[in-house]
Amino acid sequence: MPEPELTLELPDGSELSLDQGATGADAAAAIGAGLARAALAVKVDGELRDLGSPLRGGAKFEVVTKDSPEALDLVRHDAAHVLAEAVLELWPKAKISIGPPISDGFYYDIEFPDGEAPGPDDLAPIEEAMAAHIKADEPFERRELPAAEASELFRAQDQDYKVELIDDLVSDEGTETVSLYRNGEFEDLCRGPHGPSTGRIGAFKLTSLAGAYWRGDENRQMLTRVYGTAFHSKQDLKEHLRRIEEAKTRDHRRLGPELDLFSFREESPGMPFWLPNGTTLLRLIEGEVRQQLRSRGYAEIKTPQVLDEELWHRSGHWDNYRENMYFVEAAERESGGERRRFALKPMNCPGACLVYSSGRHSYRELPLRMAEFGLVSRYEREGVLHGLLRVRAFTQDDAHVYCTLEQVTDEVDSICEAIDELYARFGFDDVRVELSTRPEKSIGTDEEWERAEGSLREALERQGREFDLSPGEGTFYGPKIDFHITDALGRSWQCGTCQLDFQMPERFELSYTGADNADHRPVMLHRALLGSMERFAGILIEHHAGRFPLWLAPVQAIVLPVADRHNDYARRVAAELEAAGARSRVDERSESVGRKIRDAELSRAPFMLVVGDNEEGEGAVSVRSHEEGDLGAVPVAEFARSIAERVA
RNA sequence: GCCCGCCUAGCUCAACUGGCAGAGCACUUCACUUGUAAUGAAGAGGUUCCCGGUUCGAGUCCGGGGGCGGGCUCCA
Repeated sequence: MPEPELTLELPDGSELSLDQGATGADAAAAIGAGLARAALAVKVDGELRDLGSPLRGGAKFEVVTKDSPEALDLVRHDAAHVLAEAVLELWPKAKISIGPPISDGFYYDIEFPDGEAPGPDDLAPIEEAMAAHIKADEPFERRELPAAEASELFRAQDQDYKVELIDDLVSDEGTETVSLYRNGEFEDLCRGPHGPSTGRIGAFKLTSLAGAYWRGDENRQMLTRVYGTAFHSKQDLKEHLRRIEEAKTRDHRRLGPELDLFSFREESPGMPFWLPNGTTLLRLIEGEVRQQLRSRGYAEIKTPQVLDEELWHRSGHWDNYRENMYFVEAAERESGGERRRFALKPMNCPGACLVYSSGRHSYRELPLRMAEFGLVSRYEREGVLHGLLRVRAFTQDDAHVYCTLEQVTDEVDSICEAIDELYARFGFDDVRVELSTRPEKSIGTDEEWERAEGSLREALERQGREFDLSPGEGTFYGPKIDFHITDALGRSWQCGTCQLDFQMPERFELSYTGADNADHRPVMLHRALLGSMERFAGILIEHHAGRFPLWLAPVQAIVLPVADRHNDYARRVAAELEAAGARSRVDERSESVGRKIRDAELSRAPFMLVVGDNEEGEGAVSVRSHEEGDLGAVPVAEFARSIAERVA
């Protein structure tokens, strides 16, 4: 009688028969010795498992090697365990909490004894201890324990966070047994899976330290988070570190001052000062948005910066947004004897509603579209500010559309189209769309929210767009559609937004006269195409690494006189370029040509125009391109024309 | 707000354990008049982020404040 067998289905569709009780490692060995050596884990019916886990018949089976997409997370999770192992060796009294793999590395949150928290210099000794455990090639060994027993085990070691984790698993999920993984002397509570041994961690590095609240709750203990990253090979790690360096050289906070675009000052944290070059960039971006406004029937308005506090009570911002608002008071008492209190607008919508309600409206005017480049001020907690990407004052390319519920779908269509066109103009082609629904803190009835969410969803579905759903991420006054772009480094940024609002028209008692000569309530769409103009500028700076395409470059051409006697001619060239619509300036310093070229290159101007005796004699410029180097002499008029053509 | 680190000339950074605050770049002046990535010389430039303390003496040590940077669930 043959032994009973179990049969697995392999990725190529073939079948593999094994003895009962075979493990993942056995299966890998049966396929091939090389594969067995390369195996890190296995996938059974799509679920990642240890090599040592027993198999069941009929399952889809796959061996995970370092070429598998899941392998990196596995190795990083292994590295997190080794990190905890090393830390406990160096700080036996440390308490460990959780240590997951993350998108480009791993971390472990640890409570160090009072006064013993590591500084940046302490990372090297931890790395050394980790390297020793990796060299020792300690196998990962799994065992399962009843939850109560595991809880007792960790309690005996004073590992309070592990005890809390187990107790929560029992009470929240009814867990009865938990798994533990051991490597060397160290044993951690862990769901797994893990690779076969620590020696399979190809290359790792600890990258930084940070504070992190236990379970992300700011009322709880602050732990020390040790960040690291791990790869299969030293080359991969090196490449990763190189990419981080590359991102640093593109950092807009560094390029901004370097290219004279903007600067930050202590006198106004989180609020940028825009220099002439940066202001030019903002105007160019604004020009693109205005084109969308013109072609899509938007009128432009401008509303005040400072509005009576009462308005914000009416709008609901007082109850829902107060902690993010700035309040101001006049120096003098007004005639009533009171100092009137005002708020700096954190959003443009209440002002826009006042514009709407300052006249009567007919159904024939709808949809009524009003845009505003509105400067909004929002108090952001210190510590979250980040260059242009997280600020306390910024300009929204905002607009509000007043229409009927039936018109919403068409309006959303038009907004999506505008976003596609605008983003494409800036070179962003893949747009990710996200629909966010009712958050906990919100105003309005269930029925209104249902209708609002329904009509946005309908618009997206009608366009046949793919979108992600973010439950509970809507604004307090309505659901929204967000638009995300991906930059040259593969990072995703939320820019555009389209929000449906039944509340504001209600609160401001907005109305229009219908065909039936009765008053009706319009619905309101809030939308921004780029979101924050300044933030978008920051994204563009990093996307292009400061080397803007010709049409966006604040200075498109720098004219470089060879000697002082050519300055007059250089100025005439610049004037001719300006007349043709090109932005240029002249470097009139008494410096060598080499020097002027170097400085012009560093400023990343797309073109440098060298003018000396030869050029002046022929009415020409010698063109040097930032991208292509020396291009030779051309007549000034011809160069001016070619710039105009390339920008159009 | 909280954890860790940082703050010295406009910028980038020096100044051993507490002992006269420095360099390069930028700036100003002068000379050079330059042909595709840094011409030379001289000069000027400081409350060492702010307030307080320790000390004969503080950029340095201690306390408080400000600003900047990395972070603050991608859940065993």
